[in-house]
Amino acid sequence: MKTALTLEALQVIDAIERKGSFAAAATVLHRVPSALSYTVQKLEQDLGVTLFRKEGRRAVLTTAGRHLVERGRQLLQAADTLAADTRQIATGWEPQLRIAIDTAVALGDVLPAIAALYDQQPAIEVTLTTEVLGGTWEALLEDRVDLVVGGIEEMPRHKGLRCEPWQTIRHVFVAAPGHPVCQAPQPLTQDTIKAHRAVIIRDTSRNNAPLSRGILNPQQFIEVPDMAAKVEAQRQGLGVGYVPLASVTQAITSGALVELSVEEQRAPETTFLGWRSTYRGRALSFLIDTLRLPEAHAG
Amino acid sequence: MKTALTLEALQVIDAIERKGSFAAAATVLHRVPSALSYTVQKLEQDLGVTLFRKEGRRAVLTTAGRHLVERGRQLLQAADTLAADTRQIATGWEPQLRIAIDTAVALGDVLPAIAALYDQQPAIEVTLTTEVLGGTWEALLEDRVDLVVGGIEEMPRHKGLRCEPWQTIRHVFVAAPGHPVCQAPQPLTQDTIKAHRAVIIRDTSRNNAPLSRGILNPQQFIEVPDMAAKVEAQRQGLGVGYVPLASVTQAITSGALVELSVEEQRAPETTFLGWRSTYRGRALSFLIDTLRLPEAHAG
DNA sequence: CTAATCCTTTCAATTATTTTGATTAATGAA
DNA sequence: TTCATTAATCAAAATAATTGAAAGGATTAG
Repeated sequence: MKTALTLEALQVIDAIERKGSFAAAATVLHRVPSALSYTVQKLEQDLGVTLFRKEGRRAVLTTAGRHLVERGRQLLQAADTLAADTRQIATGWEPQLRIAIDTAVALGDVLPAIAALYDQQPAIEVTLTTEVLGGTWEALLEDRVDLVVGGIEEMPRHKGLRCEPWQTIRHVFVAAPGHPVCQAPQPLTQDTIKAHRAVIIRDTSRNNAPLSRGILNPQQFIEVPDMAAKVEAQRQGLGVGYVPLASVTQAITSGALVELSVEEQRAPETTFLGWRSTYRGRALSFLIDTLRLPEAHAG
Repeated sequence: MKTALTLEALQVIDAIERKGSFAAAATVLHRVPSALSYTVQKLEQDLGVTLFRKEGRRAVLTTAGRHLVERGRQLLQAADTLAADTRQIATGWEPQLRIAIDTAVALGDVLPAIAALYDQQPAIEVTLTTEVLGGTWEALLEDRVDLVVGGIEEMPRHKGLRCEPWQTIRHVFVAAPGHPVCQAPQPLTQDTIKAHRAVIIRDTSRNNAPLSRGILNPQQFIEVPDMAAKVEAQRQGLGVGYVPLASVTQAITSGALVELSVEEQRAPETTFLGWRSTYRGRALSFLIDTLRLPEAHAG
């Protein structure tokens, strides 16, 4: 499988197409027309395809030639990007960083760190995704992301992965003010809670066994895709459940939701940062360091 | 913007990575180790990046080098594909063909032609999409497809596009057997029809003014995405409307839908084939010829 | 510990490829 | 017709790639 193509030949036919003639292309490429003629003939021979036919005194692309030029430009573009990315990696800064944020994390706790990263390295491409429960770790295991922010529970043991505690999240039990559970005597017992429909977040992970999250089974429930949907569902009285305090402080002060005390207080939950230990670029290191420091580690 | 990369250098580092050493790679490449050493050093110099560092007596990729190899393989793959596609185009057969089929067309009328094409040219990649009303022509105009099958109404005049009549479709007015419209005296008048909710297909085209399709405005309607959904909606009694006879013959014989006669019979509709006249490859020509001939031009 | 083996690199000589510049032939414009 | 412009051709010159021998480390076997 030898590749007849060369990037240099693609550049040549690209220039010819853009400038409209061998002569003009030779000028911009700082070469002499016969050199281009040579390159094109060699390419045509290697490929076994006629790329230009003479029409009057100028050469014009054949259908195959046009296809080669158009796709070839994408190839050249990709080659340039690859070269640039490689150079950037050599400086220690990765060209892009993929981050999975657990839906329980307040985005406002993460964005300042990313802003600081942009200050350091404006060219870096950051991709954020939000995941639920096991979804963050799964994304890391499958190498779909480089960093997990706010992963719940200790990460699955796996060599090549590292994690460390990050924030502590306090969960509160809330319901809409008109919801029948508000009539029950507080602190609520487990039995009282189980008598009402729960709003739970559907685990985005598919392969790993879903983490059953504080919901005892016989309870009725409605599944929603993320934390914002859960809060909204509870506001509308569709169900009840625990949510991170930070995600509902406004709703509580405005009266849209009320916090209810419960008998068995749910323990504050530790969330984690996780990444691959095999290679840590400067952007990843910077982001981890930034996330470690300034947070008040909101309870 | 000169590209320091060459595909040949990418092949060299790929072979080194796969075989684990310069010496082994040299063997498979039918060259001498020092030649590879030379190529790699030139690449490192052009790129300004160290790709290999010596570890013991063998050379091992740096982080940047690993990135270059991994992405480089995709580039090599793309280059090979491009070369192969170019060669295939030179034979007159395009490497792939994109076809938009109007949702009113019975797929069974089109698939035999595609099967025949596969017989001729097994390597060709065929992509089918179904579109609604203006959607087929829009896809052709925007160069998202190479062939429109069953486009409704004359194609928008546009230079570089060609179309010709294909099938004639007879539409019948149907409703679920329990639907109130079945109690009305036949043939149905326009006023009777307008008194019931219509099921209409949402136009997939965005830019062009949507074709208003036989629905006089004050009528209630429900919009559905395609013909299959329309038939299903009418089966379930959600509404009434005209559908191509071919799409409901089974439903009528089984009694799931009943055909109702109407006062102003809807004229049989001509559907069209459309393509770009600028370049017609052999696969496209073959398919057009095949579609032209064998159909009974179902009414 | 020593010798043998494997590996990569270096270097000068050789070989292959690419570029050049002059020339030709063909085309279209004045 | 004449002039300017274009691409193709060709031999010579310039450049680049390949080779093989030799050197220098680093494991491995004995």
